[in-house]
Amino acid sequence: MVTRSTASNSTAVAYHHGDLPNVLRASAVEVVLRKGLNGFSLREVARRAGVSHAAPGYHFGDVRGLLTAVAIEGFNTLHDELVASGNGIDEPIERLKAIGRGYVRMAMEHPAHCVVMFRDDALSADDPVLAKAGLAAYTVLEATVTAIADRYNDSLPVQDVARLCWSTMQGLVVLQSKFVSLDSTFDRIPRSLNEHVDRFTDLIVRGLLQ
Amino acid sequence: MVTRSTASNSTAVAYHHGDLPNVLRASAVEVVLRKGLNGFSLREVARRAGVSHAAPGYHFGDVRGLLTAVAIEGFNTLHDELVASGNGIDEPIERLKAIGRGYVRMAMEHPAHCVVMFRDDALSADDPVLAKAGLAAYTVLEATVTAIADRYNDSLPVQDVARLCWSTMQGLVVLQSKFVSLDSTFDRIPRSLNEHVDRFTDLIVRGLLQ
DNA sequence: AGATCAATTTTGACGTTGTCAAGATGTGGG
DNA sequence: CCCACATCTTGACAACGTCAAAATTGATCT
Repeated sequence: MVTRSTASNSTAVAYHHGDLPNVLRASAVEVVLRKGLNGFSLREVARRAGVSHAAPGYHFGDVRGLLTAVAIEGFNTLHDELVASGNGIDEPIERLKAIGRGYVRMAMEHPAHCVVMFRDDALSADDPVLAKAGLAAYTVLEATVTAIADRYNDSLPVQDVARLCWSTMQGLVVLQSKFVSLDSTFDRIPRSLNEHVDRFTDLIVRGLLQ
Repeated sequence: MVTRSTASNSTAVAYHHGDLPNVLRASAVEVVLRKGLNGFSLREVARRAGVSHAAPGYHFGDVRGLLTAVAIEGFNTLHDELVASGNGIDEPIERLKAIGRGYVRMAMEHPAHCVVMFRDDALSADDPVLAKAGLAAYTVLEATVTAIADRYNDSLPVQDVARLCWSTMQGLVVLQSKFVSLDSTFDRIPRSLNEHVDRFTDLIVRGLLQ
């Protein structure tokens, strides 16, 4: 069901270019990574992909279209990362923690995607594929919380908890830079994303069992 | 010669007009509100303020400078809002909840500011005034958590909890739109920001007392 | 008062961007 | 072989950010 199209076509060089869309998406990620979402430009993407300045427009319509494609890719890999992180861990609370770490791992390994994914006003927010991809990722989290409720606490408000976790992780990713600068102004050793995630999940989990 | 003769204002509004910086900042907020941070442009700000296209550059250097000024203003009003929300509430957990509600109230009343405040890559992130303003707001939160620790639980990791709260609220503000669309795809009544905040703080507070 | 001077604001220019229309180019099917 | 179509390029346009050089203003000094 997953349409992860890895461009493993061994056809080497530019006939009509094989799969420019994928190349362009990769270039886009590259550009976001190097210049931030501010310095991002379609023409730079085209340049880096070695095609003309209007090529991206043909495949993705406009800049929102391209970024939306990147965001979708991001949600898909997030989904996969979350599933992989939780796999094989039966005890649901431990699984929740693992999922949290998976979230940050995703944020660290694909920072460009993450920046794009939650930049609502840079995306075509009404894209149904995008919505579906986001929902799929969220569902992994909700399922885990449901498992916690089933095993430990029937009265657990599953949706609230799932949303709390998501919000927390999302806020963490956004605020991490502020936390770092905060630590450094007080001459403290800045905490890593992973440390934060572990502490946060511990704190949240504390309340779930009563 | 001056094409801008729309003047005809008898109102002594003028050429050297006193506090252009403030007017420009207000215009900037206005523009972010109407067009989003994507449609934002210095020239539009200048137009709306009725001055030439280069006027903002003189006062704020570049676009980052102007947005940074907006962010600082945002953090200041956030600070005030948080202080005002917590004032007069002695019981520290109740105060924490009130502060949470203050945060979202800020987000609802000044959405443009909030968008800007956390758009790190659109700001001059190293601006010391910005850092100080952010710190001041954060300190209000930390102080409240400290009060909780003092009264109920010495072993509470104050910084972690404060950061958890901040991250959660921040994530909530960012994700609220996703939550709404999630609810509506499942034909549920969407929850308001305030509802979310109350539920989240309840869940967090649960864990703090042990 | 009149002249001077720094702070402010405007004007004009340059290079870059997103997007569109029209043209070119390659691919595959009859 | 040739045609139709998908793909890509070219060229154009308006809008943008930023800089330097003017122009304008308000204040200060004599």
